[in-house]
Amino acid sequence: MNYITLLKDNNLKATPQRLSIVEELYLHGHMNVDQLYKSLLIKFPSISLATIYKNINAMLDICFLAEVKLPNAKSVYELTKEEHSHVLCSKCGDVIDITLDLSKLCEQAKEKSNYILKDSAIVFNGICPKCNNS
Amino acid sequence: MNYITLLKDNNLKATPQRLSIVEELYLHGHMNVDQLYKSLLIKFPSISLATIYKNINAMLDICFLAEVKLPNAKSVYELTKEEHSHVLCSKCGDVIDITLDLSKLCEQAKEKSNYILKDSAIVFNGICPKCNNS
DNA sequence: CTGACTGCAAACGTTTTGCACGGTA
DNA sequence: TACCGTGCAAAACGTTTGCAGTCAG
Repeated sequence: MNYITLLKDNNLKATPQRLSIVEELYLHGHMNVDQLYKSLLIKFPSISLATIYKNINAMLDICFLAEVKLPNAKSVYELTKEEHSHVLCSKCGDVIDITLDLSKLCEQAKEKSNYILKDSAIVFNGICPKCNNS
Repeated sequence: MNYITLLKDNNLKATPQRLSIVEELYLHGHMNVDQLYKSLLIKFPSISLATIYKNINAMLDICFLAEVKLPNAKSVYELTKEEHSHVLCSKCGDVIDITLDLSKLCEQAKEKSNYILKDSAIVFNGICPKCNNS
């Protein structure tokens, strides 16, 4: 796995617990603290919540992970990738990534705000196809 | 003030403390819990944080207020108004409203996600003109 | 072998709750 | 007058910290 080198370059050791967090996020895309904790408990019955928090924070610090703040829901974490937006299902809580063309939007925002814009956080709220069919 | 009727219609009494919260938000636009607490302490030296929380939650419940979750900052609250987006200054923490044309963006999001979209939360991050000049 | 990581327990900051009193309608 | 709201104190909750033992490099 390439991730190991990336971690080591940032003085983070590739412990089984840490790698499992990365793996879970790789498999599930977005997870909150509790979901991560419960998943890791299966492999590591004596893992502590503190370990989860320390690892998340360490990997946030080196921008290996990113936090996604959601309306009416706990923050979820994801592996850092190219810039993208999120869509949250307000029924089942599922979160997906979408890539949007933001050029026009940023232009508008720059004009109307007079701020020097760095980045944006965009979350859409709705109902996913699964929930809509049941 | 028109707000009083709006509150009463939702079985919320127009107490001085509650009205002060509304007034502060009206004047300042966006405030977090601590800022509200410190502001109200001037008028009500014995006000409790619990009162602030209870009032915010009561007014959130009736959608009289809205919460804005910000990256790397505490949530702020605002009086509910037409849909709009936010721009946060990562230096001074100031938050402003901007109205954007989201039609194109929503179309894209609908296509790419297959979700039934309800609304969106958009926060830009940058440096405000004031901070940029100093 | 050394420094970083884990897991536990305690500490911490934030938010919520229960209750008696006071104020709005 | 009836009920909602306030303020206080305590409780609950999520997150962080300190420490001793353990493990990765």
